[in-house]
Amino acid sequence: MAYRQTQKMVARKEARRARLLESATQLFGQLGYHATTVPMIVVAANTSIGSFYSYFRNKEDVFAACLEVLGDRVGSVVEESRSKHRDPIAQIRFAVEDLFLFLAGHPKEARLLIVESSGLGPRLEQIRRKILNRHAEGVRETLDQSRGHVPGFATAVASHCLVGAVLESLYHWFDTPPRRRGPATTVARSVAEFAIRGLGATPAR
Amino acid sequence: MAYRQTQKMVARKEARRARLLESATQLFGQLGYHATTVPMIVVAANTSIGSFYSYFRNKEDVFAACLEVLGDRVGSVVEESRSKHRDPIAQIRFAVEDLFLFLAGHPKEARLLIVESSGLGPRLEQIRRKILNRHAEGVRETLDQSRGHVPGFATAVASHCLVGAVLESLYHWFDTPPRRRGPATTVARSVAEFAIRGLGATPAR
Amino acid sequence: MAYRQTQKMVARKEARRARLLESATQLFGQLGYHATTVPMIVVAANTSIGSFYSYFRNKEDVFAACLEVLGDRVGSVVEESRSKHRDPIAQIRFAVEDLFLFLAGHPKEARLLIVESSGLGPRLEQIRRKILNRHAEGVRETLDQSRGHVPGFATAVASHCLVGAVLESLYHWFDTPPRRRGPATTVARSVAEFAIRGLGATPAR
Amino acid sequence: MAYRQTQKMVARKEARRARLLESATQLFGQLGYHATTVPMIVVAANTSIGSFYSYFRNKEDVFAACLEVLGDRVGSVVEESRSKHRDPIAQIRFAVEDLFLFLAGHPKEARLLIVESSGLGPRLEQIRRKILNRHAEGVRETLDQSRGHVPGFATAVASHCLVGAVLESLYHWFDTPPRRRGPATTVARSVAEFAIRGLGATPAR
DNA sequence: AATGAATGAGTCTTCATTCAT
DNA sequence: CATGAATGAAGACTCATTCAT
Repeated sequence: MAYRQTQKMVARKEARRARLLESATQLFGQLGYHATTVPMIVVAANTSIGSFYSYFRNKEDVFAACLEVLGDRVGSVVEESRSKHRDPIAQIRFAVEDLFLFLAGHPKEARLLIVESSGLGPRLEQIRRKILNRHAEGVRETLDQSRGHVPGFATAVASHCLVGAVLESLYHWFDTPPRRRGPATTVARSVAEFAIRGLGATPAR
Repeated sequence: MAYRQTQKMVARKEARRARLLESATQLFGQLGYHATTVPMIVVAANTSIGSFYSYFRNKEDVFAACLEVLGDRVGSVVEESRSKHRDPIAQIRFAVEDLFLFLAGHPKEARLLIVESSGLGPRLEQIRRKILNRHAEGVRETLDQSRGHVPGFATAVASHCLVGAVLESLYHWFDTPPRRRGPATTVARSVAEFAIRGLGATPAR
Repeated sequence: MAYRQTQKMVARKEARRARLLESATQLFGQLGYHATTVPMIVVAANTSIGSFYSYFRNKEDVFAACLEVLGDRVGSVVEESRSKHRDPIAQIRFAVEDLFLFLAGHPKEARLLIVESSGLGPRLEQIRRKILNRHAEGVRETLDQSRGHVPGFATAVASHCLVGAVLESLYHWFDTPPRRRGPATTVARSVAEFAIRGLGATPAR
Repeated sequence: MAYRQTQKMVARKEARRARLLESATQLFGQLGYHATTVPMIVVAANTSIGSFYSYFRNKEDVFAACLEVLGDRVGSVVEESRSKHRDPIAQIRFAVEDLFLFLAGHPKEARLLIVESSGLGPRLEQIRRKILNRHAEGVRETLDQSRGHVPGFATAVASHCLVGAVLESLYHWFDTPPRRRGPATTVARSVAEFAIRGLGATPAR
C-alpha cells in the first residue's frame, strides 16, 4: 500500500517537475530570462511557488535545467540524423540540415538557445557552451575519422565555424518576416552546403 | 569671450559623454548589462548620476549608444580592410581575418557585441542585428559583384553563415584558456579559409 | 485543518490591509501626500514594503483607498444623521451639523479630505469630487422632495454652496488656535443655520 | 548715462520677473505645483535657470509670489466691486458675483487658488489662508457695519461659509462640462443669492 | 549680470526567496 | 508535502539647486 502510494507520488512529482520545465521553457523562450518571473512559471505550470523551490534551487537553476533538456533534445535530433548515414560528410550535412529544421520548427526553444541564454552569468553561459561545443566536437570527430575525405587543416576551428553558421543563419531566418524569407528546408540546405564546402568537402549530393 | 567659453563647454560636454560611453562599454563588456549599474558607470567615468541622465535617456540608451559606437568602429575596420584589395574574394577573406583580429584584440567590446547584447529586448536586439546584418550585406554585395568567381547559390544565406562562423569561433576562442588555443592570427586565417571555402571560392593564397 | 488555516490567513491579510490603510490615513493627514513615504507607512503599520505592494498597486493607490474609506465613513455619518429626522429641512440641518462635528473630531481625516487630496492628479481629484458631490447630491434630492418648503431656485448650485460652506468653515476652524475659536458644536450650529438660511428655508428650531 | 542704463536695467529686471511670474502662474495653474518644473518655467519665460534663482529663492518662493499676485488681483476685483455700491448687502452680493465671474474667466488662476495651493506645506497654505481670510474679513466688517440689516449672529463663521460657497461652487462649475453647466453669470447670481440669504438678509434685488 | 552644465539626495517599485501554516 | 503571504535588498530615475564660466 505504502509502496504504491509512494510510486504514485513519485510519478506526480516527476510530472510536476516536467510541467514546470515545460512552462519555464515556453516563457523563457518567449519573454526572455529577466522578463519571466517565478510566479509566472508556477501559474503556467499550475503549481505553487513553494513547489517550485522544492524542485529547483532558484530561477537560474530552472533555466539551466531547461537548457539541459533542450540540449538533450537537440542532441538526439542530431544523433538520429547521423545514424542514418555512413558517409561522414553525409552525416554532417544532414545533421546540419536537421538541426536547422528542428530549431526552425521550435522557435521558442531556438530563441532560448540562441538568444536568451546569452549574458546570464558564467554558469548558464557554460551550459550553453557545452551544448554548442558538443556539436562542434561531434563534427570534429567525424571529420577526423574521415581524414582523406577532407583536407587536414584546423578541424577544431572549422567545426565551431559550422555551428556558428547554423545559429546565425537561424537567427536571421527568424528575424526575417515569413513572406520575405525562403522556406526552412531550402535555407537549411544552403546552410548545409555552406558548411560542407567550408569544411573542404565537395557538396555533391 | 562668450564664444570661447561656449567652445570650451561644448568640448567638455563631449569629453564627458565620451567618458561615459567608454566606461559603460568597459563595464557592460565585463559584467554584462544587468550587473552593470548606472552608479558604477558614473563612478568609472568620474561624473554624476545627474550628468548621466542629461546625456542618455536611460540605461538602455547608453547601451544602445555603446553598441552603435562599436558598430561604427567595427565597420571602419572592415571597410579599411576591404579597401586594400581589389579581388572580391581577397576583400572578404581579409575582412574576415581583420574582423576576427580586431575583436580578438578587444575582448570587452567583442563580448558586448557577441554575448551581452542578446536578450535585452527588441530595441537593443535590433541594433545588434543591424550591425551584424550590415556585414552580411557587405559580403553579399561583394559576392554578387563577382559572379563567376563564385558559384551562384544563395549568397544571402551564405553571408549570414559567414558572420556566424566568425562570431562563434571568436566566442569559442575567448572561452578557451590562452594556453590551449592557437594564436589569434592562425585561428583568424582558419576562419577566413572556412568562410571563403564555404562561399565556394578556392582559398588559394 | 487547511480550512482553518486559510481562514486565519484571510483574517490576517485583512488586518494587515486595514493597518496599512489606517497608518496611511494618519500619515497622509498629518504630513500630506508628498511628504509621506511608503517606508513610513509600512513602518507605522508594522509591515514590509513587499506587503504594501501586494495590497496596493502604488502610493497613489493607497491614497485613493484611504479617501474611499473616509468617504464611506463620512457618508455613514450623514446617512445616520438624516435617518433620525422626517422633516427634510431638519435632515439637512442635522446632516450639516453632524458632518461638521465628525470632521472636527477627526482632524487628520478632515485634513486628508479638505486639504491634502487637492492637486494630486486627476484620479485622486475625481475621488474627492465624488465624495463631495455625493453630499451635494443628497442635499439637492432632499430639497427637491420638499418643494414648497424651500423656494424653487437653483438647488444644484445651492447644494454645492452648502458643501463649500462646511468645508471652508471647518478649514478655518482648524486653522484658528483652540483658544480663539468657538466650540465645535456652536460653530457647527452656525454653519447649519447659514446653510439652511442660504437654501431659503427658515432656520426655525 | 550711467543713470539711464541703470534705469533701463531695472526696468528689464522687473519685466523679466513679471514674465517669470506670469509663466509660473500659467504652468502651476495648468499642471499643478509638482508637475511644473523650474526648467519649464524659465523656458516659458524665455530666461535661464540662473536668472530664476536670482529673482526667487526657490520653487516654493515663486509659487508664493504667484499666489500673492493673484491675491492682489482678486482683492482689487472685489474692492472695485464694493466701491460701486453703498448698501452693505449689495456690496457683498456684487462682490460675490464679481469674484465668481472673475475666477470663472481665469481658470488657471482659479485652479491655482482653489486646487493647487492646497497641501503644499505650511508656508504656502498660510498665504492661501490669508487671501481667503481677507475676503471673509471684508464680508464680516461689512456685516458688522450694517447691524440691523442682518440678524446679529456669528458673522465670523458666516463670512467663511460665504467664501467656501463661492470656492466650492466654482470648483464644481469648472468640473462640469460646459454643455451641462449653466452660464457663469447665472451661477454667480445663484451663489450670491445663497450667500446673501445665508447671511440672513433678504435677497431682494 | 546671465547662463546652463553639473550635482546627488531621495523615492518608488520589483521580484527572488523564505518559512509559517 | 504543498502553499502563498511576507520579506527587503537593490536600482533606476527626477529635479531643485549650485556655481564656474
